[in-house]
Amino acid sequence: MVRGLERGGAVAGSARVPPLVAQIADEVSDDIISGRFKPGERIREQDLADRFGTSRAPVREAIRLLEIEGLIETEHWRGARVVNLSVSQVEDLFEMISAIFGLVARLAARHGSRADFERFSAAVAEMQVRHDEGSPGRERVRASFEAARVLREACASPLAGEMLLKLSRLAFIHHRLVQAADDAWQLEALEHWRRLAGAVQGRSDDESEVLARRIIKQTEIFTVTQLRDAERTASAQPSKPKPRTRPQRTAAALAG
Amino acid sequence: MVRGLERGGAVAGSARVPPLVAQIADEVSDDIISGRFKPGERIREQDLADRFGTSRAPVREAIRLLEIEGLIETEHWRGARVVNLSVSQVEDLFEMISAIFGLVARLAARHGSRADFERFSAAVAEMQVRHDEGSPGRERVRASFEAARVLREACASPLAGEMLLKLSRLAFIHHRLVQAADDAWQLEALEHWRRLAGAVQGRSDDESEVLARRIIKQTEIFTVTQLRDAERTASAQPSKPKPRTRPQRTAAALAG
DNA sequence: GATTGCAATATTGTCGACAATTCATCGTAT
DNA sequence: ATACGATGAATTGTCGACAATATTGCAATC
Repeated sequence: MVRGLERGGAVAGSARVPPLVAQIADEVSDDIISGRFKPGERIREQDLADRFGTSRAPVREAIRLLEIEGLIETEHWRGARVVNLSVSQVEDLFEMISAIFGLVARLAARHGSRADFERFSAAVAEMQVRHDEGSPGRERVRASFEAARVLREACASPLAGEMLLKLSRLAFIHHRLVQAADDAWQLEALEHWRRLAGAVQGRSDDESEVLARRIIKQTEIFTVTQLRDAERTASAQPSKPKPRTRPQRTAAALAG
Repeated sequence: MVRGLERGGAVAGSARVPPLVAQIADEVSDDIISGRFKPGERIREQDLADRFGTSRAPVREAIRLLEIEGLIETEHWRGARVVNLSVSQVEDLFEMISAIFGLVARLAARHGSRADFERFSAAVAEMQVRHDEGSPGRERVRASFEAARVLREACASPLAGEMLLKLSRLAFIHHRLVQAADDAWQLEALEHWRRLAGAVQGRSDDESEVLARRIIKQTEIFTVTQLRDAERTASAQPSKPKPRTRPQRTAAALAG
């Protein structure tokens, strides 16, 4: 299971919520992030209520929480679905992530403590080890998440950190980086992270921002390429003549 | 009434919601933004249910929506409150707004159409007229909101636009810019906006970002100064010996 | 007199049932 | 055969009542 890739309780920690609601939200959140619920997939209240042995009331609360997280979107009398971004929306999303991750790196370089720098270097070193060992993709992704987490904490901006995490999750569910990233790609990423660690440690904020944005850019190119490929193969061989998925949601509401 | 300062239906437009829930969310949203509900004030479900003549169910949904908007935060078995940021949290918030508004200005300079530029110049001109006429503060703020709205639309990034609007609302409820901004302050702001219009129209994206961030910085200084003053006078003459407001929420959850 | 434990109250959390609405299907008319 | 409208099934929205929990006030104790 990929459970725990990004701290089991993604929701429970943010605002104290009733145990039932927290459990439902956490498990469904894991289902979405780990890909068991796919983008665009419909989520029925009664199904979740049956699965957790509760009434629909706490399920509805949990769905609202996941909407806050940005993982789900609901529509009037049409129910909830896992967010499903178009390619241009994903590009928009990455532009945003780039700006915020750049800010986080800049702030970390400016405000980070010696201990923060050491933890960050250790996290990057861990990424290197995972790569050299040939660890499974899941482990390597977990290591990179840990590095990002350290950076978020070092930047001393809870708001920027939370937003970055939220948007990163949103981007994460739209690619299969875990399975599909080849060795050359990962070596390039490692090089970026190493240089970022150096820049942050040297307190050069401009350089940190540039390097951070470069990491995001690399991931964006990977993701968009993958999405375009998937789109092409999907349209070339339409398995279902009647497309169950509707036209493409406007989803300007995903800003939450 | 300040109602309509920022487009009556702040919530209803984002995602289609049931009419009852939309009405409740919109009205409460107006109450918060216009200051009838003050930061930190508690919001009881039954009160709202009585006020709108419904049961508590739609009220709960509305509260979740407002939590998505970031105007309200709830705690386990403790209910909902209007967000109440500390000074350092407000500073954090402005850092974020600065980054995003800078991005929006940059994107607007890059992607804006001729028509966008004209609407933006017109909006800035309207600000000037409002100032020269000595219009009430409400009208002048409305004009500046309009200018910001045009810029958000011109940047062609729905995500950045939505986030900026959300964070701006959050900042707005923490100052009394409408009443307290003096003439010198407004002249300086006007100058910034004018120069920003020129930069955007000239498609100089770097300059646009710098000028946009300068506008935010000016507002940040105003807001923080005002908050610090209020804090000092409040602690100097504590009207209530038993402070009803609790220690200061952690509110890392306001990232939503 | 201050503090701690307990009880009463207020408020939110959860439940099951019913109403409102949408979507899919089927029948009918053109 | 196709287009249009009614009908029924599936799903979400709303309701009122009850359960669980936090807060408040009081009393007993140190």
